[in-house]
Amino acid sequence: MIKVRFAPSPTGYLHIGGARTALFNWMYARAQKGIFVLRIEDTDQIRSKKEYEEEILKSMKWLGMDWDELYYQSQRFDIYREKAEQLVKEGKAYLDNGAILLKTPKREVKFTDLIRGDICFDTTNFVTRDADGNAITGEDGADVLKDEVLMKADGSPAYSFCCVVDDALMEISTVIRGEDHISNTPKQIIMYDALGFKPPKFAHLPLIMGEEGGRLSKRHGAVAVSDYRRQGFLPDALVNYLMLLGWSPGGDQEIISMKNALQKFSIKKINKTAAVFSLEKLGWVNAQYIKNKDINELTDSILNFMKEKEFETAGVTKEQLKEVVKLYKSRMHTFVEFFDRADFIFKDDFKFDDGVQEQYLKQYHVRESFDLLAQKLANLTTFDLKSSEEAFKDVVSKMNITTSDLVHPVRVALTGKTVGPGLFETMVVLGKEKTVARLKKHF
RNA sequence: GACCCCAUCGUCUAGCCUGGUCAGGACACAAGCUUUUCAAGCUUGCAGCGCGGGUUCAAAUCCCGCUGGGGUCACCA
Repeated sequence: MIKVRFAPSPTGYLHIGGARTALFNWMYARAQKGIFVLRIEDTDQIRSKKEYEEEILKSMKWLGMDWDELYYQSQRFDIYREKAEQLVKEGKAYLDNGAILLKTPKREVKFTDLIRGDICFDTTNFVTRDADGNAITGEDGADVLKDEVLMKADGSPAYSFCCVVDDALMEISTVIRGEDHISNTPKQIIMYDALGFKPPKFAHLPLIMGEEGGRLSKRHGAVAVSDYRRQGFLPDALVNYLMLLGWSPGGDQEIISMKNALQKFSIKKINKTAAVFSLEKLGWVNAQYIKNKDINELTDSILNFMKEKEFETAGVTKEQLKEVVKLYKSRMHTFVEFFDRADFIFKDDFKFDDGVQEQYLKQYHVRESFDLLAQKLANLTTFDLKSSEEAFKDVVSKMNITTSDLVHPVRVALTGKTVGPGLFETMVVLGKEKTVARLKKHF
């Protein structure tokens, strides 16, 4: 039976890298009909915050990951202490200034990584140090492993040790974690040996890096899953993009449903190479999901998003919003971008882009043609695509100007922008009253 | 610095295990079609096996070295 775990520390929000680690664990469990454990590593009483823990659970759920078991290390301190004391009794560990340290043997530690193959650490260069930290034996700087802290002087257990005890007791079959833990692995294997446990299988995922190199971090921009939620990314899209970082379903497929991905997922196919996180490509993936999403579901998602962000809806109904969304479905990468581009729908005091008023609304024919158009539109009994276009064409021929001459100024007057969906669609969605009112402001 | 990991277009990748297809796809970029603008869509283009040695009839693929990148070296997790 496959059993995996994701073990975040609630000392910060769930970030992109952690989310991908969680995702691969979760996918492996679900694909293999195994068990997915969520373990909160809150041993650092000072830095751990309830707020972070809640955010992590919330982000996990938002991304669509559920868990079969949930543990908190802060509730298991007795277990770690008992195990540590057992090692002292057996002479495998010793007390030092109130802490318990493990005697690390000088030997070679080998393990087989499911992604990378055999990895070997040689601890024979082990260095013993005196109280001042000076090397007594071995060459300074050459120590691979030193005696590891099991229990700290303050009585709390150390990370590596909890991790080993828990993974063993919880019978985790496969530890899937970031590559940054490779060098933790030999000392943990030594702990398994000391405790008399059989080590699990290990799979070390490649790291996710920022555009300028180095591990992805805040300086590269948004890293918290919740940031992406707030920017209006769809969870399915984020998950799809994340799984593409270091894994490929093979062939030419990139947009893939979870159901399909689960069928194709295997640890063997995970890459060894670190991948650079590309916001641009994530945006494209998100746009694909938005474009392909059912209009009603998409409208609901956006409505939900508005509620969460406490956006001013300006009395726009769901049906009206749906019509707006239709126009922008293929024109947005994120929901935030949608509200940016369609702001003129939600408020009358929308901003004009720089210089567009001077460029388009000062043209010689604008006063007269706007006046004429406003009158014609106001007189329409049915205000739809066809009737508004007819009225528009009428004005164009009466004024002896081109369609283009009038389209652009009108769009600017209505939306404040030179770009956007078709003009007549825009007018219809905006409604007769507002369309006419906005034209009137300019003559 | 020591130890460990990694190396295909600018980026994500397929191909590597089981040597022999013009090294395939996607993002981005450029051009064109479409068009009232912008997107979307379609077509086309640009661009890559880090370097040097081997092994072999044949190397992106196997081996070694170099270089480069990354990670770890806490009584943080």
